[in-house]
Amino acid sequence: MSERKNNLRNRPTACCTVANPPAINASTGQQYAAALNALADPTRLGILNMLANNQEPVCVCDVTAQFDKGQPTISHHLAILREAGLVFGNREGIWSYYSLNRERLTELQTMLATIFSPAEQQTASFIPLALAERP
Amino acid sequence: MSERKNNLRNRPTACCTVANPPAINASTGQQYAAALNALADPTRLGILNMLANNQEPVCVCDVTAQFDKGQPTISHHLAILREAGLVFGNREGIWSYYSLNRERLTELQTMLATIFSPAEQQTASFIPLALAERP
DNA sequence: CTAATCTATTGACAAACTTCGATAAGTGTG
DNA sequence: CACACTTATCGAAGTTTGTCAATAGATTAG
Repeated sequence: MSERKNNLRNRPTACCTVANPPAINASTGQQYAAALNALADPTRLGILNMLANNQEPVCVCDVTAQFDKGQPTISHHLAILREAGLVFGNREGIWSYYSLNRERLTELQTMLATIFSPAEQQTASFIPLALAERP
Repeated sequence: MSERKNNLRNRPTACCTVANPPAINASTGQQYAAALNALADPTRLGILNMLANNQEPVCVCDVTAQFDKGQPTISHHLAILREAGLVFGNREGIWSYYSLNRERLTELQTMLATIFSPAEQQTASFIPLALAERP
C-alpha cells in the first residue's frame, strides 16, 4: 500500500506547505514502541517504582505481597520487564531477586526526548535500543 | 483479594529484610500507564516525531501521506493522541491541523523520571497528570 | 443546490494482552 | 527419598487494541 499519496499539490488550493516527514524509521519505531509497551501497565509501573525505592534487589515474594494480583501474574509481569531489559533478575536458592536496570531506563528517557525534539537535534541519534539479553 | 500476604516473617529463614513498598498509588499508576499507552505504538510515535519536526501545525493529509496506513487508521491514532492530551487538533475549513502539546510531553518525561527515582526524591511529586480536555 | 474533497465515526475481525487456576521446575529440610 | 516452599510456565477466558471497508459529517467550488 506504499503508493498511497495525496494529490493536494495538483489542486488549486493546497492545505499547507509540505510538512517535514518523521525522522524515525519504521523498524526503530517498532523497537521504541515495544519498550514503551513494557512500561504501559499500572502493575509494571508499580513494580518499577517499588524497585526504584529499594537500593537492594527485591525478593519476588515481597513484590507479590504488594499488589492485588496472583503470583503467576506478577511473575508474568516480571518476565515482561526482564525481556524488555528494564530489570535484572537473579535467583538465589529458592528466591528470586529483581533490580532496576537504571542504565536502560535512562536510555529510554533519552530516546523519548529525542523523538520529541525537532529534527536538527536528532542527527544520528536514533540508535537502536540495545536489546539486552539478560538472565 | 486484598488480604493476600506472605507469611515469610513467621518462618525460620526470611528471604530478605522487608522491602519498601511502591510510592505510587493504584489510581495514579493507572493514569500514568494510560498516558504511556498512548505512546506505545509505532505509528503514534512516528506521528509525534513528525509533529516534532514541524514548527507549524501539520495537516492531517500530510500525516496520512507519510504512513502506510489507511486514512481512518491515522484519524484513529490522532484521536488517541488528542484524548491523551499529547497533541492539539484544530480544524480549518476542510482541513485539520495537529501540533505537539510540548508542555504535556515534558510532564510525561518528568513523571517517568520521578517513578524511576528513589522515594526521597518523590516527595509530593505524584501529581495526577492534568487530563486535558482539548478540542 | 450539487458535486467534490477532507476528516471523523461506525462496525467487524484478528491479534495481542491481562488475568487466573493448575501444574511444573527448582531448591532446601527432615 | 519425601515433603514443603518459591517461582516459572502452560492453557484458557475475557478484554483491549490496531486495522480496514463503508459511511457519515463538514466544508468549499461551481
